[in-house]
Amino acid sequence: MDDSPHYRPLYRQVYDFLVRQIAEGAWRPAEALPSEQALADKLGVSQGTVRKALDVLAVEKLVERRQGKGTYVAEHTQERALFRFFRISEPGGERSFPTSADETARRRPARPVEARKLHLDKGAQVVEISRTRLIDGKPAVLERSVLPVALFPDIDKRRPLPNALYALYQQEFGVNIVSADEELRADAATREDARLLGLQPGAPLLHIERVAIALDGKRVEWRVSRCNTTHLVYAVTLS
Amino acid sequence: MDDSPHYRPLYRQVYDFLVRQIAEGAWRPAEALPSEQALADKLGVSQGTVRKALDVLAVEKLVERRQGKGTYVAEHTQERALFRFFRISEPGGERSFPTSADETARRRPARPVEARKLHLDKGAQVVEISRTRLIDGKPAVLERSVLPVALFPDIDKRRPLPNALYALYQQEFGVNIVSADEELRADAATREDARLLGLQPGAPLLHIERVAIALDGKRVEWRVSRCNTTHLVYAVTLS
DNA sequence: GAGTGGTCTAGACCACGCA
DNA sequence: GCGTGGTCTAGACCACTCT
Repeated sequence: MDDSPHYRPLYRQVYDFLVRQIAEGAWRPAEALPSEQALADKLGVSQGTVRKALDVLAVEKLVERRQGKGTYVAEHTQERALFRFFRISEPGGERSFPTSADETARRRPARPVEARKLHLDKGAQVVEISRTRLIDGKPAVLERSVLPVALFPDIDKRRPLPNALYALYQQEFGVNIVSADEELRADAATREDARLLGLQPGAPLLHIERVAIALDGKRVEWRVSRCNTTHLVYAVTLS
Repeated sequence: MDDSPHYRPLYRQVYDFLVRQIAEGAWRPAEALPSEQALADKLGVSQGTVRKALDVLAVEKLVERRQGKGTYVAEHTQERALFRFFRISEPGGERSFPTSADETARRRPARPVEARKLHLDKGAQVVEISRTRLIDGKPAVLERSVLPVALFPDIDKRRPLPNALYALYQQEFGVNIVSADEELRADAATREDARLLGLQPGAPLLHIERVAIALDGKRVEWRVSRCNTTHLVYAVTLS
């Protein structure tokens, strides 16, 4: 019946404590945590136990360890966050830096599909951010992100939006994206797609749907991207 | 000039030793390694050091650890290998078991693009395996795998081929696939695609190119899949 | 109960970054 | 030279599996 563990190892408890602290913003992104020894003394455990907890956090990319310097809260910088979750690149692995155009942001009630994807109550308010992403200056991806207003108050009043939205989520709203479930398929360009991307209607497009997951496990963004893959690819390493 | 580390930690040397042993087949897939203590005694290091090496191997999915039982050489079984690298599923995460049809295998010289992708000499012999993958009994994916004959002698004489090719590579040829670089794009169905998949020519198809990497870092398979994503998706988690 | 991996400790020393 | 994380050891005890 009950297959939950009968106990939680000490290093897991330390891990939980540290996750809570980071989530609450006890240390800001890019800031250093106390040293392993300091944390160990404070928590009344050995350094090795703190170390094990930090190792797990590092694997999950919540912190970054730098030998000789310290342990830092991981930061969603432009470069890093962008290339961690933005998988569009040139064939062969050349990575092009995307820019944005035609940004719009508006607030409205969630549609049923959005409420389902984000586990929201029917009719909850969301913000929809639409933008065209350019690669080498040419329109390549149509991107539509849907966020619960509750988590991102007044994000629709911010203009312009930064290139890397996840850095904004983290720094301004305390929402830390740690993973993203994506589903891809090929679809035909609609007239609207074709107009915005400079294609023929019916041309093949890569359709990507993403649910982004935050530190606390909550689903915080639903994003649909429609990508012209004539000169680009979606690159990913399975392991 | 030389940024290689000035030393290699002991646990890394143990790791290297164990990788070599596994690659050479000192223990067969699904077989248990000696216990941590036994390895430590044999290698003249502490149990903790062996442990750390085994932890790395476990993260890389080269071994599997089972508390109370032992450490086992990871096995590319049907279920596991299939769902580790076969990312096609029904929307929402339902995983359907694929079957195969219309297998053909033939031997020929590598084409330039194949020689480049697999780092082969021009004109090296390869085996091309083509098959149609069915999901729920319906043709869904056209798959073409290209392998260097040198690594897979007489694989073209084996019929029928198993559902999970990577299990065959591992068990019969000692080639252990540990990761795969994939590039995806949308493409239009050719007449041939359309005929085999029951689509209209020009319909959008998901085109997937994969380079599979073995334990020793060598590129051992180039695979092109063309997938009808009308009722299926390519699902992946970024983290 | 015996044997395995999993956790935890305490202490030593090493490699690195910086002042 | 000091403080940080990284490695290594030896030993204890815990949780799990099988006999």
